[in-house]
Order: sequence, then structure tokens, then C-alpha cells
Amino acid sequence: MDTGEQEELARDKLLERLLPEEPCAGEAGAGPGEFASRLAPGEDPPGCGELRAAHAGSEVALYGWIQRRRDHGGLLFIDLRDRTGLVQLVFNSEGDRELFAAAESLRSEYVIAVRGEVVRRDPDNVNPALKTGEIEVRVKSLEILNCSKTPPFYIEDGLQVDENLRLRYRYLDLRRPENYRRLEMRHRMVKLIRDHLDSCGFLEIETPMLTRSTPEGARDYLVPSRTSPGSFYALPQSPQLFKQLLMAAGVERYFQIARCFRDEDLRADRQPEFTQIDIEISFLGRERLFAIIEGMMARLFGNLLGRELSLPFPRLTYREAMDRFGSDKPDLRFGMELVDCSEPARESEFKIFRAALEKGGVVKALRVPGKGGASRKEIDDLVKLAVEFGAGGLAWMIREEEGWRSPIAKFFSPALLGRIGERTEAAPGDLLLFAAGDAALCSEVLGRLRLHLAPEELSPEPHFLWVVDFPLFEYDAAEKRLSSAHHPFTAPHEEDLHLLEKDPLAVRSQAYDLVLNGVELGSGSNRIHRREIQMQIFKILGLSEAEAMEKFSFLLEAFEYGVPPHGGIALGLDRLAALFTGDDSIRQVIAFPKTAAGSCLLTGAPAPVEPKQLRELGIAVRSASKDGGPGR
RNA sequence: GGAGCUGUGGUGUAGCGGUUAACAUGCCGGCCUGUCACGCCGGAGAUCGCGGGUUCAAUUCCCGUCAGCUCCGCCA
Repeated sequence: MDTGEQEELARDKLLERLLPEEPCAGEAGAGPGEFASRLAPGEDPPGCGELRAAHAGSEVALYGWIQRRRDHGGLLFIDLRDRTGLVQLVFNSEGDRELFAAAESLRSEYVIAVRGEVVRRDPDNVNPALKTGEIEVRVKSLEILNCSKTPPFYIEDGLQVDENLRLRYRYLDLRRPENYRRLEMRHRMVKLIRDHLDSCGFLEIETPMLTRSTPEGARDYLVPSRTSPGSFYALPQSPQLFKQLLMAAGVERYFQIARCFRDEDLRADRQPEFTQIDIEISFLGRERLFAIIEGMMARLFGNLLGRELSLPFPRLTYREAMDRFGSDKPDLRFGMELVDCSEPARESEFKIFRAALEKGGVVKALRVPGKGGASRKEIDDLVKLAVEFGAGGLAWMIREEEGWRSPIAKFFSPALLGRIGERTEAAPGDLLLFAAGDAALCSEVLGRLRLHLAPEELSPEPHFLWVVDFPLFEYDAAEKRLSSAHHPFTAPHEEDLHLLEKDPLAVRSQAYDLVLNGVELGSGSNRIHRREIQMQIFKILGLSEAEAMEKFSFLLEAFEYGVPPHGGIALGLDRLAALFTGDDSIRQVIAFPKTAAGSCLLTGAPAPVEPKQLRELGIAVRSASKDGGPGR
């Protein structure tokens, strides 16, 4: 036993003397105590942070945690914290001596209940930094509801503590007011979303968490079945198939605040389990859905951030987005659009450009305003970056008051340079970056450079955007086959149906993404609702008829019983919430997040299980993995 | 799977091939009747993430490993 624990015990003894009745009663509802009964029906009393000068003269009961103690010997101040804020309690040694002794025993994070009188402070003693700074509470009775060890970190906003530690003591971390506000923001968002969708005629319906593993997509989290040894459930990557079946069931408008699971490596904006606002609608298609989502965003931004959105949101096709911004989720808060310079480049003497064009490629430019003063090293770093992004190289030109500075300018006639200047709208002091080669690669590389070189000051206005007409398939180089760009249930674009067989990569889909400030908030599509087209898609994806029937017979069968045309979208609630709270990581807006390795530092999950449990499941573990549990 | 960054009293940091491992804060004790990040005085508290190597000597240099974070791959 260390000295800390001994001190702890000594303090407990002291409290027992001072407070004979359950000094550290842990369980709420431990008898109908004086204070517990006060919480009974009727209205809630004002919280600590809600007391104002108007309450002066009234008697209040307060419950909360000790934020801070300022002991002046004969006079003792306590900042009492609950979720509403802080209020100062005063204990005076000239009053009740037993009460004062009890107050002296209080320490950080003790949970107490007090009764006392709200009094105005002398004008000299007002604390303008505190919302409750005009008053204080003269305590008449005190009950210690629970003691606390000294917390490993101080409970206050803006603290810089190792995330490791905060996650291990997440319940303490969450006591910090800014974290309460995060939880509250998320709650408000979900409430508004429910209200909005309800008013649009949607039904919230829960779908199974234990479902079957399906091919395509992310790695599944598997759950072994006890009753069918050797068989597994999968946790849903999304409720995709169930919501389509709900359309088959005639629900017409479904939504769910749905937990989803994907066993992939994590990022600041990716957790193994996350929440989607999952929506599906029959008959009315994309336009109606867009309007519903736009209305939802307007409600959220209006109510929670006081921002009015201009509706409807602009749209770009996937092709346009890639051509102009080099991204399928362009950040429209700034310009710097990519410009095709193939035509003047073709007439230049620059061999690299001409070779790229002769192979059917393009030459594209990114204009970086005011970056003409960049040092040689800065430019070299950009070239390095471009190569990292997959480019063969990066050419550059700087527009000067008179003429151009560039290692490649000599390959261009003054007339050609003039045309490039016109196309790119280059002004003196601007830097032009050129990529040459495959069109998609050039766009992507310049698109990433565009983000890298984005202005520091960005428009505070939210810039929403629908990106539509995504390709239906993409080529999976690892698997050497086609895979769905969105998912296998996405309907092909009607106009491109004839291309399915001969040029599937050219087929556009009816899929779309909602993008905000360069962040993909969600994606959706009109779905296939005809069995033969679904089978055709499966076939192109390399799924035989037998496999398709084995994995998806339930869906294909449903298609034989009159499924309405339908479509829907799933929006990432965590990302949206992080955006609203101004956080970089979605961990901040998840009550109990996991680390980048997928472990929970609070509970120690994932952890080994008892051999008996494995036997019941018919599972043998081949090699004990590491140690199990987080390092502490 | 790959790369980078981080790891020193409870917490946040400093430090250096040989230190009594420094500072702040917190904690404990004492004093204090108007503080509000109270103040003053005193005290306790660290095998420098873990393992190995180099060296007369490693918290410091090297290798490995673990944990956390960030990024690439991956994420229909």
C-alpha cells in the first residue's frame, strides 16, 4: 500500500467522524436522503452555472463536483462544478463549526450536495470571468456524496495531456466542460436530424447488428455463432441491404442513426465503429432526396451554428470535379482551378510535354497566386511532393513583370507563353506548376498540390457541393478485376447501359457524394431494383450466378416481388459532428473512442477470452497474439 | 503492410556521454477572513516506456520492441 492510499484511508476515517451517515455513499438512491428527495418530480432546481443575481435571497440545493478549493484559514471558498458551470460556495469558520470542519476535508472531484443561500457579492468581489460571478452561495448544510482520488489530470478546458491518459480515464476527460459541450452538440444534431426526417415522413427503423458477411467492400468484423459452430455473423458495414429490403417492404421512407463497423486501418477521421445517418426513399429519386438533405443541413447549420445556407447546393459531375479540381471531393472555399494547357504545349519544343501529348496524355497547369517568390528549395520540395504523388515530374514557370522565369521557358515562343499566360490568367508574381502525362494522374497530382498550397485564410462560409455521375466501376489492380466504385447495388446511368458489356469502366453510375469544404460527408445512389441488371453487375464484378445466389439470394428474390425504384444516402455523423465542434479528429465527438490500433484504453478491449468460451464456439486460436490488453 | 513524430516525479515540460536529473503545476503538512489559477512557508514524490548493444560510464548514442499520434496503402 502506498502512502497515497494511507492518506486516503485516513481521510475516510476523518469523514466517518464528521459525517456518521454513509460518508461516501457511492450508490445513488442509497436511501431517501435529504438531498435525494429533492431531486424528485417537478422542476429541476437551477444548476451551479445557472445561478444569477436574480436568484439572490433564495435558498438552493446544489449538487456537483469540487472544482477547486481556496482555503483562507477561517474562510473557505469552493468552486462547485456541475454540467451547467461553476459557482462559488463560501464557508465561514464563524458559523457552524462542524460544517466548516467538513468543508475543510473537501478535495478535488469530491461529489457533494449543499444547501445554502444565494447572496450577491460586494461589488469589489464580483468576478466578471464567471457567469455566476455576481453571486455566491453561503452554505448551510453539506453532504459528501462521494470522495475522489486526486485525478491524474486536472479537469479543465484546454488542457494538454497525453491522449493515452485521457482515453484511459475517459470518464474524467469527459467531465471537462468542452467535452460536455461536444456530447451536447452531437445530441442536438441527432435530435434535429430526427425531427427533420420525421417531418419529411420518414420512419426510424433498426436493422440487425448480427448479419451475414457479404463479399466486396471493407473487411468485416466477425462474430462466431455458438449454435452453428464454424459459422459467423458479421457486424454491418452499413445497413445497405436491409434498407433496400425495407423499400421492398413498402416502407417508402426509412432512416436510421446507424452504427457501422469496418475492420480497416484507422485515421483521424476513421474509427472501427462509426455512425451513419442512413436514409432510403422509394419512387421519388435523387432530386427529392437532395432537397431533403439540403433542408436537413440548413436546419443543422441554422439552429446550431447560426449560419444560413444558400440552397440548393451546387453540383459538379465527377468528370468536371476531377478536371477542374483534381479531386472527387473538391474544396470550393478557394479557387486555383486546374487549367488544360495541352494545346499550347503541343506547339512547344519541350520534349517531355510533347511526348506526353503524343501518347494521348495531357499537360495541365495549377496557378499558385503570389507564390512566384518561392525559393528554389520550396520549388524543389514541390517537385519532390509531386513525384511522391505519382507524377513523373513537375515543371514550373514564374510570371514576372516582364516575361517569365523558368527552366523550360526557352522551349516556348513568346506567343506560346502569352497563350499560357492567358489561359491560366497568370499575373506577375504567380507560380505555375505543370504536370504532363495521363489525364487522370495529372489531375490527381495537381489536385493534391492544390490542397497542399491552399491559402491559409479560407472562407468561413460552408461550401457544400454535390458530386454526381461517379463511374460505376473502378479497376482493382491488386485483385486484377473490376470493383464497384460505390457498391454493387448502385444503378448504372440509364444512358450508359449499352456500355456495360463492352466498356464497363466508361459506365457512369447514379451515385453521388455530398461534399463540404473538401470533406466527403456522405455518399448515396439510386439503386438497382431490377433483378436482371443486378445479376449483370454481379457478373461484371466476377461473381458467378451461383455465388450471387448464395450470397444475395435474399435480395435477388425480393427483386422478384415488385420492388419500387429506390435510392438513398448515408452521411457520416461523426465527421459532421467534428465539423460542428471544430475538431480535427472524430475521436473528440465520440464518447468512448478507440485508438489507431483499434483498442479501447478504458476497457482494454480487445482482450483474450476464457478457453471455455472458445470451446463453446468451436474455435481454436492458432497463436496467442501479443499480450492482449493495452500497455499500462 | 510501410513511413514519420512522441515517450523523463501524478500532470506538462527542461536537460545532458559522468548532474544531488531541473522547472512549473498538482499532492501532503503548517499559517492565513474576500479569494476566484488566492498567497506565504515547509515536505514527499522519477529505477528517464521496455529489452539489448556500444562505452570505464547511457536518461543521453545505436538496434529492437511496446504504446500513442499523423500520413501512405487499405476503407463497396
